[in-house]
Amino acid sequence: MYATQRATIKQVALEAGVSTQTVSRVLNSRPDVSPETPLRVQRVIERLAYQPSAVARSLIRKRTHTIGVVGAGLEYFGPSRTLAGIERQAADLGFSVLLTLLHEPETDDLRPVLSDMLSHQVEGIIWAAPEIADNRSWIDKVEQPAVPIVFLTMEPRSGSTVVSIDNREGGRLAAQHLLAHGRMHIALVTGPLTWWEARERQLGWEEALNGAGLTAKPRQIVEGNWSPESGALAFTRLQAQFPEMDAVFASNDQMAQGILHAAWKDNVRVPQDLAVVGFDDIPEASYSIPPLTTIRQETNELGRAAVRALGQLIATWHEARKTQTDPAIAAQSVKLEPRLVVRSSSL
Amino acid sequence: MYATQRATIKQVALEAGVSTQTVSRVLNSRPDVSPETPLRVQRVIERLAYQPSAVARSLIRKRTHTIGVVGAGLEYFGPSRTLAGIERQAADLGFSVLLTLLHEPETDDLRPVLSDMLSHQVEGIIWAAPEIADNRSWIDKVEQPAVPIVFLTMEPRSGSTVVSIDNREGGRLAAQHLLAHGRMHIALVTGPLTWWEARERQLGWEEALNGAGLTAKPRQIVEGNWSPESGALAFTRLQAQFPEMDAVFASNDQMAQGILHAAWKDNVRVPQDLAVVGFDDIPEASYSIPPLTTIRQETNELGRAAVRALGQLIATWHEARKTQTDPAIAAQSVKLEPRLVVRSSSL
DNA sequence: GTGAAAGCGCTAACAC
DNA sequence: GTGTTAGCGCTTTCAC
Repeated sequence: MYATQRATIKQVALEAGVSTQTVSRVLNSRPDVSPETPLRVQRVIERLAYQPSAVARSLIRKRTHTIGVVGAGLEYFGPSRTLAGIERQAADLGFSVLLTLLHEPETDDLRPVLSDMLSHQVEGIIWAAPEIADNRSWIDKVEQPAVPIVFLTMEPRSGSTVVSIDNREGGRLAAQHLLAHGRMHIALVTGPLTWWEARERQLGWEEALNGAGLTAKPRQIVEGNWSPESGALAFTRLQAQFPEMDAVFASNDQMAQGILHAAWKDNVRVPQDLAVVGFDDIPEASYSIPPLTTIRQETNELGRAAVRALGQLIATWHEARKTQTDPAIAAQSVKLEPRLVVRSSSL
Repeated sequence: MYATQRATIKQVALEAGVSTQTVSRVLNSRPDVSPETPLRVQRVIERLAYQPSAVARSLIRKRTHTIGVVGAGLEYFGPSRTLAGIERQAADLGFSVLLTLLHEPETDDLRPVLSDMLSHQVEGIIWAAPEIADNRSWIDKVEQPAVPIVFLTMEPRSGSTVVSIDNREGGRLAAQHLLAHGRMHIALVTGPLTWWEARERQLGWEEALNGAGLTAKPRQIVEGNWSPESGALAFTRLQAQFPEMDAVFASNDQMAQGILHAAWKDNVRVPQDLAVVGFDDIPEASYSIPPLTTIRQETNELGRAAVRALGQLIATWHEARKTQTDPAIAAQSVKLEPRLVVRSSSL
């Protein structure tokens, strides 16, 4: 049922009546082969269904053309899109992707993840798991990372390349929009505050309130966990502890959906009684009831940008190795701007 | 900034004053080393931050402990969850995952994808891209796959291992539920009919109708593309061409959401005027307005089951290689059962 | 234009 | 217990 043995370059050489050398030249389409040789060799290659081994090749060339990707939260729309963007840009740049997912980002031990990638000789790493609690701090401690790492959606720090969207600006946009439409009592449903992104969005929201001469009181904030369910719960709690509420900014669209749902059940009219703004712009957002105003982030592009940055780092890195110079790589961080998308849930 | 050169086993041996052999023994915790040797070697290993190269190891052991995963549609909830399940089970079984995504499943050339994976010496492949048009047929044609392949969510065929959920049963469940609640004019919004899954769900729906003595007329069927938008459009078309409609089964939850939205805009009451059933049970389904009755599929488990099956195939495969016997591998297909989840959109 | 020899980093099979 | 030799599949000198 299955091919029992893979053909090697030796067998091809043997059957084609040339040296392995020549086969190698043909494989790499080197110029210095006589015109007929390639044809003969190619025929044998096809007959044997020969595939050069990337493993053997990497060993000698010291390049695997593979990047490691550490992801998490594939149950959410954003991270999934980001991964798709990563994979795509990687493919465009000729890199394969070795994927590892953190299933319990809060507690998973990160050391084995990293060393596993390194043992596979990845040329660089995209760290696309959310920054939770201080699960990153130890990475910062790791002396001399053996390969370039690009962090996604994390707090920029000197010395590391971070690609993220401007979450704080996103929070600001949401709150400013609500303020501009006359809402004075704007609640906030945050994501888990162990997440850096959630904290940033909160800060943006606060800044906007302060900018309008308002102060954010604790009772107008409820912490959710990104799920629609937590949004619904948050709504109920807010009604009790912040009854004057006339608007709410949810840190993601799924929680916003939970809020819309809970409001509907309570006969609270959106947007008349309550304006709602989300974050992400998931495909369902335009088809919620009513359509959801939200902060759109280009998660796909986020992934692509990260891989582009990593590609650069890897290139510099290899050049340095060639010229024996120290890879003085400038860590530059990229920040993408989110965008307000106005729909009827806030008007 | 970065470590300039990776340490090799040779350097470790040199600095520890032993042979590379002994280092190798320590690395693999072989029994035949004197008690003190490991300690000395370990110290050097740590000092040099030495990491054995999985590449060199694979070359000689002829095992990469890597599986290839071909995925697609990460913008949808199901495929993302499936991928998460795959990765997790793979990790549990000690396999790394080499990921490739099909971004245009309809047109992408599959050959390079496959040969790229093979050149990386993956030990098996999970084909988790939806069966579209006949993009699979050529795989069937590939003479002697070099490694075991497990297909996800595809039409079972003799000779290949397929893991899928029973889509037809899902369609049946949806329609039977609606019939049981007295709906007589049940419309269908399918997914793209180039997808096998979409066709199966349609067949189940038809079977249920026939079972109730009804016949499915073309005008009660509209083809969507999985997006909420297409669901909304389908609703409009159905109102025109199938005005007696009192229920609709949408082939996924996102389209169902689009239908709910369009109905709401048209003042069509759900469920009084129109019962709606979706497929998937995405997290938002319980928080749509009204909460959505749907067919739940365990996509995460689907991925895990696929990897378990692949793990078996790989094991058999290696045993056969050892004993020089022909790997007479029984291709067994697995089918998971979907489940009806009743919420208020259909009551 | 082509082949022979050497070696990438590691381990399997033998010696000692 | 430990070292030596050989070789995984390929590419890179460097002869010819």
